[in-house]
Amino acid sequence: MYAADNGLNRLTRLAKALSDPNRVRALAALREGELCVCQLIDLLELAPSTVSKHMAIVKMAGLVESRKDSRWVYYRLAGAPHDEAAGQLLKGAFEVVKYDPQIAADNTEMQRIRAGYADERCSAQRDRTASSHG
Amino acid sequence: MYAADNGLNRLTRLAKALSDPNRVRALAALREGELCVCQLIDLLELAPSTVSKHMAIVKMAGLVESRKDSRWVYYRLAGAPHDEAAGQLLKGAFEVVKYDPQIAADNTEMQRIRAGYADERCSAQRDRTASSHG
DNA sequence: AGTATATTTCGCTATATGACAAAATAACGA
DNA sequence: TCGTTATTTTGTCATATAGCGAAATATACT
Repeated sequence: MYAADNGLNRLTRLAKALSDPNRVRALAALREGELCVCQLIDLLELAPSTVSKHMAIVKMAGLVESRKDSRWVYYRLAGAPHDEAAGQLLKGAFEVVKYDPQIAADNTEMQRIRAGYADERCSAQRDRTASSHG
Repeated sequence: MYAADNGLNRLTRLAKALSDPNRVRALAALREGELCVCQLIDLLELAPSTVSKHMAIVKMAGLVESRKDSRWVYYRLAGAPHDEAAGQLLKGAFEVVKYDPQIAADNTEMQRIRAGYADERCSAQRDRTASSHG
């Protein structure tokens, strides 16, 4: 696993992962369940390459895991068994942003994105019959 | 107070504060009680200006408070009443570094620094009779 | 095979960060 | 008042980071 070394290095990696608002927005969105990169692109409105790098950073920090389903890569929050301390840290982070208006807006927006609103990018939303997507 | 605004901004400031190992070392040392800047300089072995800036960053994040006693500026961890969420975050951070060898070494070293070992810089350690210093 | 879609890697630019030394402040002591 | 000590501010440098677009990869569909 990525998260094995020295406590200080690990904390540094975790804190850096949490020190960018767009990464925190992505993590917050993942609380409702896994998302593919294209959905996160829709939410954050950043270039695909940028989102990809952000997700690589939170993954290296051990905060998320990913799986690949055909064309899509799905990210989800890392499971509890992984690391108690990191879980506590993340919980504290979510607590801090609990009432943040951007996070609230993202929540609403994510519902639309998950529902698969028509005429948007990330055609995965509507092209797949009724699969696990979303 | 510094810590009043938007949750995402606040979290970003907190996470950045925790994303440098030297700042975390300083915060960990402060768990045992307040320290003046010169003591932190002895511990971290960084230039005074560097330590000063580090402490300004953790103060802006709301993690520490300071008081000035004549020539010296003492920093301490911010009191509990300030912010439940930030406290939880910091607690998680300390949990992550619980078994870090550098933090353990710092603990030992801090005992010596607090005791006021002879022939070191930060003369405050020994010049003052038996004052609150340390 | 060839096209389209999803994601990542690479190359680049602008800005942020951490380090130091030197200068500026603040406060004490002779 | 002058010199000393503690701290902060300022200027500078090297490196890290976040962003994008273009190119590379991976997979599906025709």
